[in-house]
Amino acid sequence: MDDQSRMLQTLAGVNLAGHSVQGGMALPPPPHGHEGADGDGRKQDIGDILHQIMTITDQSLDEAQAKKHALNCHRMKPALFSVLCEIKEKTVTLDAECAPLWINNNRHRRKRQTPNADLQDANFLPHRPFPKMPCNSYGEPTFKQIYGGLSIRGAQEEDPPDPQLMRLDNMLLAEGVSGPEKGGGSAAAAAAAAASGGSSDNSIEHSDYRAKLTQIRQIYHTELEKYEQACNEFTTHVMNLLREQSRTRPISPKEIERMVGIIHRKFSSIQMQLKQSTCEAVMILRSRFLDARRKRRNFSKQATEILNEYFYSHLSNPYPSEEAKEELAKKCSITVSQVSNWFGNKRIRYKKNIGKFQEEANLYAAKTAVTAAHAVAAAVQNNQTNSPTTPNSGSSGSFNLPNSGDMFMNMQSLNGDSYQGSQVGANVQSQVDTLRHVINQTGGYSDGLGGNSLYSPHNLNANGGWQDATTPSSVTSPTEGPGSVHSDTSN
DNA sequence: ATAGATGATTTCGC
DNA sequence: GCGAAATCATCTAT
Repeated sequence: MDDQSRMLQTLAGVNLAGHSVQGGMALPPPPHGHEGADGDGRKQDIGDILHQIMTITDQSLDEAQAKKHALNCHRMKPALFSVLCEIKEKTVTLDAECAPLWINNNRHRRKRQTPNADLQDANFLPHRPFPKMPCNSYGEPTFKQIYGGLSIRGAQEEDPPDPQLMRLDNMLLAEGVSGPEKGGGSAAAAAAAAASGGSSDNSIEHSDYRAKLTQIRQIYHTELEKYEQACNEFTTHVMNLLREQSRTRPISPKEIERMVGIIHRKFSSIQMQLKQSTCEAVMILRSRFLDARRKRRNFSKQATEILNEYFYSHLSNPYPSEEAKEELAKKCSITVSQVSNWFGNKRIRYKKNIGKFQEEANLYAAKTAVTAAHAVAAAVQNNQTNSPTTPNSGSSGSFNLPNSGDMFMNMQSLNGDSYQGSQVGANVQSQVDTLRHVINQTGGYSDGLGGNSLYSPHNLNANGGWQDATTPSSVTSPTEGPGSVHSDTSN
């Protein structure tokens, strides 16, 4: 027998004056049953009412509603109600060990309480065991018990702002999903456009991106609105149920407030899921439209040449300084970070397979050597006719004077392989020799990129890393000038 | 269609 | 914060 029955049983065992009737053990007989010979009509009346209450949960909704209405209108109802309240007051003193059974019974009963069935059946709220029988000032823990599954987590204290929720909110705001409409676009899209160079060929895709983002935004707001509406409706529904229940049992305003709080929290968690999904959608959209990797374009041939020229002419220390990077970026019409990426990739790939890059190295060495030779020729001429200390400023428009020593190294002993001097190599070497001569004469050299490099041999150490470029190779740089200076000293 | 090239990103150590 | 290394994703030549 469930607790309601038990309670009513207790009620049945107590007359209005509070005296025990029938030892409080059994329900009075059904109305059609046998009334005692004393035939107390009032007693029969009470028994009748109690029986109706007892059986009400076993009846269909319509039947029960009709009977409930009849009971509510019954003349004995106020008196019985006050007795019920009295008994409930007394249940405050129930010892703790009664609680589990009582709670369980309550939860069992809840399933049979049709008006509240939706709360349970919707599986809407998480189930959580109660550590102890909770009782309010009315001594009636029914709320938690009736809605046994209702979590009361955080009911007492205000929840601190959820950091995850804050992150989601911030992101949605940053992406222009949750904030005010920004003309269909988002700051993020604009930023991404700017980052990718803002080239015109991106504009179509960006408008596409904006369109999709607007779609997401619309869906998000529609769903949010739906949730809010559902929350309000549900709250109203529950309030109505409580109001109805308050006619048969005492319900404190605090309880109602708590109930509303629980509902709102639950809807908030659903909203959080919506926000999470929206964020995921935006991330996917971003990666699809704005991820630089997806929009990769090879650098122009000219840009690659410029970068390669620098790389092979600084093979001993291919780490351009910040200034050099900026200059390179400018010349190649790419960003500084792209220059950094390029050098990073180049270094690692070169190191991994030097043999493969041999040919390329030779090619650029030759190319640069020719340029250098011209520069040297001009320098020599300058040297003869003008001030001997004036460094050559170069005239090729590329790098003023490449570090030809690297080229020399490249020809001679790349990766320890003896390079069987091609015609190009021989030419380069002679040019380098000339260069060295000039450099020694002029007492220094500064390339236009701030990469001040005297002859500095490239040294891939045993670990595959570039050794300190300022350390000259004893084998390959017999004429190394003193005071070799690198702008790349950060490395 | 495929393999290799290449620019970008991520992870890790310093 | 920078660079090495690994990896991803795309481009390009075949």
